[in-house]
Amino acid sequence: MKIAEVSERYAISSDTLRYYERIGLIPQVNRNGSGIRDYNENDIRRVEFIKCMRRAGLPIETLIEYIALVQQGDQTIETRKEILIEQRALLAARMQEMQATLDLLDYKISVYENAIVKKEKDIAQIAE
Amino acid sequence: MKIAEVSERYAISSDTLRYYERIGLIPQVNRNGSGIRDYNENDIRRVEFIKCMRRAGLPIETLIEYIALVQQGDQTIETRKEILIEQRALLAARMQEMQATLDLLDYKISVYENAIVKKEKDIAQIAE
DNA sequence: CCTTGACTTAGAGTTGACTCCAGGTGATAA
DNA sequence: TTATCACCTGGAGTCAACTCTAAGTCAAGG
Repeated sequence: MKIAEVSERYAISSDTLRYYERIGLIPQVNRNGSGIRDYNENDIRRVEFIKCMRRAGLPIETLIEYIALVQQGDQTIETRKEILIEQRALLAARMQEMQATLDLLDYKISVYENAIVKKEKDIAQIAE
Repeated sequence: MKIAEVSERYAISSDTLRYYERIGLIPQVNRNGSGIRDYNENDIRRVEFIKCMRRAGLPIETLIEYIALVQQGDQTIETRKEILIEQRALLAARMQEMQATLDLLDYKISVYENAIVKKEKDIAQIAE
């Protein structure tokens, strides 16, 4: 699969895909005869993983570290697991904060709703 | 309340508080005789609100727009409500993505857990 | 044969959100 | 009275994460 197709399919720009490869987030993708990237299934899985993690806000630095451990093989499993556990905790914490914000937004929206209704009533009274 | 106390209480640096004021996220805080900021209750409420929104990732641009409408008074209520509704939707969407990531992390962690247990068993077998 | 268009590279530029710096003021403590 | 300290300002610097640019290669279509 060429870069344009991957880019389209996962809504990640070609520039970003090349950037991810350069910094070691995605393995060195194989090239065809004329030097053009040809993403295989493994590469695609990596792209999906990175996309998922980035969307949730995991920092690139951390992902680079994690991916480097993956390349090093089985003796890094314990460390990798710890990284994931830590990131999971950070993510859960961020989600809790966001939930609090969501609740506040809901409250504010309801206040505005009432304010608007009240205003309309006032207008109706004036009309009377 | 002076800037240092606000900074400490809400874990926002004084630099950031002054920055927020400069860009219009926080109202022009009153000064004492020698030009030093003295945050009143209203200012504090604004700080809390901004902190909550920023932690959830609402962009500063949007917040500036919203705050500007608040200053303009009641005739902007409808627009403000629409902004909040839109941001609420974006926030909920981001949280859903994060939930998906959280689920994937949980899955990966469990896979690592099993891998480690398996490895230990192998070691135990070698020991036998 | 020539052009078009998708790809390549190294490296520079942009964006959002701070964060820091130099130089200055005013109140307080030794 | 001199030093320390918290504050002030305008403007420059930083950081993460892209995003863009210039200059070049190659395959396919007219």
